[in-house]
Amino acid sequence: MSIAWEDLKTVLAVVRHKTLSKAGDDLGVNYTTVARRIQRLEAEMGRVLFERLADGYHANEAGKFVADRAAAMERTEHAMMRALTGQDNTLHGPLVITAPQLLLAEVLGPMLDEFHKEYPSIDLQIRATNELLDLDRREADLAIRISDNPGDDLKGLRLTEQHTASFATEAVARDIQAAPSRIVDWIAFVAMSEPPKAVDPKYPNHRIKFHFDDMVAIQGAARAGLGVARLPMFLGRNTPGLVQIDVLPPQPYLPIWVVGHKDVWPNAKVAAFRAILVRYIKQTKPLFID
Amino acid sequence: MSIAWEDLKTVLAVVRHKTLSKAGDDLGVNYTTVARRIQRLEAEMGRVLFERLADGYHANEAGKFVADRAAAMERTEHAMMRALTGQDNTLHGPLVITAPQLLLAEVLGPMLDEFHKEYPSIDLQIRATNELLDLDRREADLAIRISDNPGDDLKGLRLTEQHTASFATEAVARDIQAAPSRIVDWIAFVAMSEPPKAVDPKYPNHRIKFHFDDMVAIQGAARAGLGVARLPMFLGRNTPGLVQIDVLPPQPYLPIWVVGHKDVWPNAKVAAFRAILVRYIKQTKPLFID
DNA sequence: CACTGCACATGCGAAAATGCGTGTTTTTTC
DNA sequence: GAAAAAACACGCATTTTCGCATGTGCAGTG
Repeated sequence: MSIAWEDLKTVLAVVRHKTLSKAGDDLGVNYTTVARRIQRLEAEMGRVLFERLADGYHANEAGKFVADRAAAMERTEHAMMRALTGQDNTLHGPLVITAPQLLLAEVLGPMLDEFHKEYPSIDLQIRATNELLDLDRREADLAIRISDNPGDDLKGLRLTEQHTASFATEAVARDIQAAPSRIVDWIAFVAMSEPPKAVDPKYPNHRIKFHFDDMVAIQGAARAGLGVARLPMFLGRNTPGLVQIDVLPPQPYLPIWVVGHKDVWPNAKVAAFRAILVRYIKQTKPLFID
Repeated sequence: MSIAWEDLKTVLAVVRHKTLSKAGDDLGVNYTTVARRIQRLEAEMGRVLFERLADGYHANEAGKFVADRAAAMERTEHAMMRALTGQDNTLHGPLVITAPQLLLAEVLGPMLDEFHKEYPSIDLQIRATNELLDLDRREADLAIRISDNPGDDLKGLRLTEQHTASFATEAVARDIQAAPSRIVDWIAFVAMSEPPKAVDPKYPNHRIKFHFDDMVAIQGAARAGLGVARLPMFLGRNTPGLVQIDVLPPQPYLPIWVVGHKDVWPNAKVAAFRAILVRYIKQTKPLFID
């Protein structure tokens, strides 16, 4: 008579991921389990929800409808969990934060240490990724982001402004400065399709030698002497073997924010982390701006 | 990390029913299972939801909040199931209807037979009860009710007006008519606190001899010659051993409706049942009104 | 045209969830 | 005030669910 809610969740996962296997990964169960749950639900409803095709399960109209309503239920679940998290005023247990890999690697280490000293019974889980985790879905409680604005249901604090500049090995820098009219080779992020416009006019000739999709790789390439890289201040100055070069004068870049969902924002652990983070960034401000 | 939706359903059941055992009955599982699910969810959330007391599980603030959100999820589920039911245009499978016991017993038998002849592969489930089943929660697809109006999200058709009148055994009727000024003994429904006001003035003296909370019992008492009963026309006229008596002239009474949830209303099986029901009641109208 | 990768179905053994019995405590009833 | 009823905790046996291994079909690739 009544249906198992796990099965609704399962339909949602299959519709999202298109295949049983990926849905199973998402749900943390074997894909056979996913198949069985779908089967069971279809029997329970007396109605087929998916077409079984070679490339996966395709939801029909009814399947899409069920998934849509399951998504509504999931939103309710997430809102509930966020509200409970927000009310939590204990200073122990898990706290999940996320930040860009490089910011964590180059800057935040001491701050994390400080946090752990002050709150040793908070189990801090750090998700170092450049992907934007979904704070609505509680993939993290707090995110440190390099971006313009926090977003819809999010609250945020602007931690600091940020500059970028050009960096290279000492040898490369010397060569360039010795012959300013020679072509300057750039190591660029994929988003950068041509050399920066704000370059110092005394270096008139530029070309992009490599495009990378990963900032760590750019950092590595610069250290290997492959050319000049435009890097955030905190990264270039902190990288041993690189020196700042005046090809590109310091440029304003996206500021650094700490953002969280408004529901989760009041949480005591979140507030504690925020306080230490803000204090720490204030101290280290020279790292970020020229 | 993520929580099991079955556990949310379980919290809702415990909050509704107050005890593990009753919640278990509702969910169709043993109460120990309920206890374990609650335990698991509390561990998962890192937060206590219930106070364990001798007289049951009492939800704290968090527990009530979780139950409230689970109720929201349940409403989504029910709306989904209703919508799917409404879209179903097949003429086989289950169809659940409900009607007052006596209406089924005294009037609807032939109609049900007719329906089964016409649609033999519809599995008609009949819930004969005087309680108002919750059509929002799909306790029935269609309800035949004796009442004024269908209700909020419900659609309905008025099948017929209805009259009540007074009935008694032939012997009782004879005695009363032989001596109109003697006290007339009534067998009354609990809701009727005093004899009807509309009685024929030629019978000036009345008293209520018994109060019953059940119409079948009233019918029985009248047949046993205990006094005069006010009964719906269809009931009094159909009861062997009872005759109509002019103590109370036929009175307008609540009409008979067939109602269903607006989402479920378009369902083919529901429509088929409705059509036969309307036709049948039209034919048998003289049964209901004077 | 064989080869590799991906997706799914099926069957069997393992793991997890569930049910049942026993014992304890509290409340209700006579 | 004792007996009965209701509610829950705990431990063991069973049922159900689940994961893994194997086999088939299809699409893309060299």
